Amino acid sequence: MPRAGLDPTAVVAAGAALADEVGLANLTMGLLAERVGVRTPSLYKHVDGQEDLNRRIAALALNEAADAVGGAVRGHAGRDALAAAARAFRAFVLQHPGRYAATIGIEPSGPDDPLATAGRRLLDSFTAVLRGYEIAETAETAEIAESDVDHALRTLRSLCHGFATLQSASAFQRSADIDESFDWLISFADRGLRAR
Amino acid sequence: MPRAGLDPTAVVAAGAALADEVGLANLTMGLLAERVGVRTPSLYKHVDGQEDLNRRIAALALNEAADAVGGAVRGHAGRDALAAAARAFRAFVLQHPGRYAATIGIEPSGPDDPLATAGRRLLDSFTAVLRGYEIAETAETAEIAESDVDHALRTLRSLCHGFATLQSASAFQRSADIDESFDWLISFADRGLRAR
DNA sequence: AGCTTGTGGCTAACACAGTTAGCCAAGCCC
DNA sequence: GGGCTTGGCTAACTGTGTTAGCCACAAGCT
Repeated sequence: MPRAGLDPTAVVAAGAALADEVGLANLTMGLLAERVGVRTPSLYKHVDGQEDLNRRIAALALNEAADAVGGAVRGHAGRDALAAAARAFRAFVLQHPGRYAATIGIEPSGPDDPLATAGRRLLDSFTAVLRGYEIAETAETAEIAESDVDHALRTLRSLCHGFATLQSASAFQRSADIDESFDWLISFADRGLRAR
Repeated sequence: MPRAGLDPTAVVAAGAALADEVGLANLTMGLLAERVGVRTPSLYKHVDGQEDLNRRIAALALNEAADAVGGAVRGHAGRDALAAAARAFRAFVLQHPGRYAATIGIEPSGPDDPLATAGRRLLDSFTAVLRGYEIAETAETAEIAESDVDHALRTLRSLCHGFATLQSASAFQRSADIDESFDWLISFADRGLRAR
């Protein structure tokens, strides 16, 4: 038996890719083993089990999403930044529905959990958007708006997460064009953040 | 063996209650059987299997949510209606996380699927909210705003679904008070729907 | 080179959830 | 009361996750 040259990173990457292809619910240890060219029990040499695999896929997804959103926002401000962030986020979820689904419903075990770190990175990317709306703290307005930032972040996140999740689950039955709806959503959010 | 007097409705109701208690992921046929006082295979006399059970729980949840939201909106308009609908929806999801989770990621098989009917009822409850914002069609403005209603509905739904789902998954790590965040969200949505 | 050792594969086996088959009694209808 | 439908049961099978324990490969030391 020649060695397959696996390591945790490779297994998690393959798992994430497979989840995107077949859906997270259909990601089975056996299927993943077959994909990486190994028998099922061998996976346990690299990963602690399905739950651990799931958490690692989720951390990968959050980091990738943070990269995508952060990169899209860079160099933009105000409504442009908002639109870029929202579009990048939605694109990521639609392109990687499986790994994004892995992020739903799991809690970081503590502040040092890679999951928590990745989540903070993604939130930071969205915080950058809020700077253009004079909600996020700048040097002089720090103490005034502090909790407003949290509220706005949660709202923005709910909006993006909800839309992307629902679309990825094909939950929009009506006839109207989905891209148009998303443009409408961006304008809606822009109005909501601006008029205060 | 005395008969347990079960029927599909009772099984589904027990399943929904159990899902709320232990989480949808931990709702097992064996656990449900134990709960209703019967051996596992007997459940199959009332329900077609786990997928069927899931769909029925989802239909129940959507109908209950539609009742809750519809009832809350009645007699209100504008921002009041929006706040009432959003609060009723969130309260429902938080009180019934398991059955609401059953609604995620499943598609109605056709327009006559009880699931589709229930989904339409819930959307109708939200459509009533939009009437107060002059987006939803009234007699005279029918053709103008038609697709705007769809966009607004999807946006509103994404917002509510996202927030409730994230909170129910304890995904909000930051310190700020969650009820305050939800109030902020309602004001945000009100601004977004009003300023056009 | 040969020996040692850790690691990453493997097979075998088990636990447990979902499901099906097939039996049998409870209760309804005449 | 006798038959039929129905809803329970046991037994058995499948598929998935997981653990135990073995063994070969490859790297490193002497």
